[in-house]
Amino acid sequence: MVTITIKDVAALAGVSVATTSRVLSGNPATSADARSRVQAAVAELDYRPNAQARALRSTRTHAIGLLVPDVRNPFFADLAHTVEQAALVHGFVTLLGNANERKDQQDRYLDNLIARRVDGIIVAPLGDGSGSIRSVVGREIPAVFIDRTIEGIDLPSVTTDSDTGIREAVDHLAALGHTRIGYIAGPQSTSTGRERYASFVRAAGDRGLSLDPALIVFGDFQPESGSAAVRTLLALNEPPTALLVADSPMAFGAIGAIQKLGLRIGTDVALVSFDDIDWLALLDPPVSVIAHSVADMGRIAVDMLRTVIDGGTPESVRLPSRLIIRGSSATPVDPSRSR
Amino acid sequence: MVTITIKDVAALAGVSVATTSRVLSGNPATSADARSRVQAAVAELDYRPNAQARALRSTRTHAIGLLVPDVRNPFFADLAHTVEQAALVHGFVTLLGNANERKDQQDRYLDNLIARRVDGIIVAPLGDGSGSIRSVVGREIPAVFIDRTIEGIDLPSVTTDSDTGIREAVDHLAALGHTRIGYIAGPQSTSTGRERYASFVRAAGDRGLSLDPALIVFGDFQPESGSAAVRTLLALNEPPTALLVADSPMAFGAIGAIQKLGLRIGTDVALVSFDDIDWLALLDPPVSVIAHSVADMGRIAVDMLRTVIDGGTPESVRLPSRLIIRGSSATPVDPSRSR
DNA sequence: CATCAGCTTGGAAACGTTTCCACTTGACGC
DNA sequence: GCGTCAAGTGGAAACGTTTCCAAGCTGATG
Repeated sequence: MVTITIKDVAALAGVSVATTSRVLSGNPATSADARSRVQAAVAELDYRPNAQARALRSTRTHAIGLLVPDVRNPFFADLAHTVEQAALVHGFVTLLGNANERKDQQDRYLDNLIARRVDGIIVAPLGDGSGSIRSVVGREIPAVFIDRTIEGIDLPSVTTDSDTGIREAVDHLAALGHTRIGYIAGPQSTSTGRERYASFVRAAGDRGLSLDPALIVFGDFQPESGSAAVRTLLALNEPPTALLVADSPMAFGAIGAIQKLGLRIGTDVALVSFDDIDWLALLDPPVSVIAHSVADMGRIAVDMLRTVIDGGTPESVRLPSRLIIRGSSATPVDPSRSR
Repeated sequence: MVTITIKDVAALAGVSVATTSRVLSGNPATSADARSRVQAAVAELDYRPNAQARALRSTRTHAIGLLVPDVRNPFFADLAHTVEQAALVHGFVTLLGNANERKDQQDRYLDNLIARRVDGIIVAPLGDGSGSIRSVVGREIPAVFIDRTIEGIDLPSVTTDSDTGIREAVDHLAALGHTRIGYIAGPQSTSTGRERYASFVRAAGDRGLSLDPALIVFGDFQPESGSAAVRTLLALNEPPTALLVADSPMAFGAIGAIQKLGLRIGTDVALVSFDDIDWLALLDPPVSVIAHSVADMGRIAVDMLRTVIDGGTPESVRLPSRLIIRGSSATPVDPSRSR
């Protein structure tokens, strides 16, 4: 592995290392002559500055870390994409880490991002405020929360207000005659899991719908838990006539399980899912969803992080969510089946 | 941003910087006493070694770069996940880059990975052998191709043999009575786009099916091009009775377009897609796919890269593909409609 | 003609590690 | 009791940059 350093470039260009460095980093105190000779040498040697050495000296890496709980969840894949594109515009490269919905892996990546001295971190966290997230705060490393937060950790955040969307969904289902709505909740170890759960309970209570605890099943945001929840819920003596699912991977599992039971969403059981994932609209019938804007979320997170990096303290942002009605929740409850 | 260095740790532990370094990097030439005192100091100060400085000196970063063309394509999201998990097992952290199917962004990320001096690079490349990929090879940076390759760039690779799966699909469709199969091809600037196209032409020719050039439309592996292709193909005077699609995002677009035309896959037009993406099985009817193993591909790529890093020269691997028949291609051609 | 400002330049220190080398210490075999 | 050896240690060089500082040069100014 051949190594070309700034010294080689300087020698070939016939100038000092200092001048070469100035040319490379765009320092204006350079002559046109020096600039052109250095650039020629760089091209000839295919020289690439060593980012480690550069960062070591200048304490700036031009990199940000993005830590998501699960890249395979299309919501987070989208988020990764928008964050990355937004960061690129501002000259930051994104190091994407995948916590795999596991606290130990999250800590491992956080440690790594700290060790790499990234300029800032955007994290959709899981777990409580223990572990490496505490080190991030302790070192005053610029960081923002995205999508999720951690109670007791005071960082700026951009999140979704689940209340509006979930209330719309509950009202909509109630208007169709549903009185027993099953709720497939996310893990209560995540802020989104807790919030959406609270929103649902509040909305259902306000509407006077059944709050039978058997109607609420807790999953882990992964497909298999969605399937299991459906099997549990539809086996009840008084099964729900509608389902609300807290994220799209669980909705995926839920829909698969419903099909396997020989039932049809929309007609046999209404279904609404959180997250407007594109393929949900392709199903037959298309699935009603509670949508929130991934694009805004990514862009805002990057802007907020840049503010923190520059020494500011941005306000946290809460984005709205709203119901999109499709075929999976368009049919009024069949009175012969209700009760 | 408080900075704690190894000197602080050494001072607190009452040993030299050299000894501290040895303890931290697990060098056996240390006394139990030194080890425990250093560890106590590390814990007390919440010290994290500076990865830049460490890498600068030791020329090992324990990081690998993974460059995919599009994280939002579930196939690559899965791939990212498996590569990352496999790398983690061997102590490597993965820096994930997203080329966004654009050569300039691919080059930008490659430059960045080179500059960061990652220990190795796994890349699903696009474009020809120009640009930064040449620098990677020129510097003899350990690298392997995954999924795709570039002609003229001699790197070990793990790819899918599209021939078997596509031949099975064509045979299967022909057996159902289809004589005019439409093919929605990937971009010819990618090796997978070219290969799958060639496999299709060969298989269709061998089976004596129509090779009408109008039946082949070239897309760009993105959903919109799949929709556009469907609109073109189904507007032909003699439209195809079956469609074969070269990747799942285009299949997504294609299916949406078919629905919008008021047609049903399976009955009105048969459809088979490359890539076994989970939600394709949830559609009604479920979509037949040509599957290949993402898990194997990721694991093998990491193993191959490790071999290269250790100075070896692994053999390239070609994984098989195979047809999975589902409802979207289960109905024989209606003789009243054919011709 | 001396002085000065402004531009450009090079030497050298610094960033935080790892690792080479030399040194001390105590145990061991003879 | 002496030489030999292994284990543990610390000082200092090195990794490849950036940046501070001092200094050289040019042309203009008084």
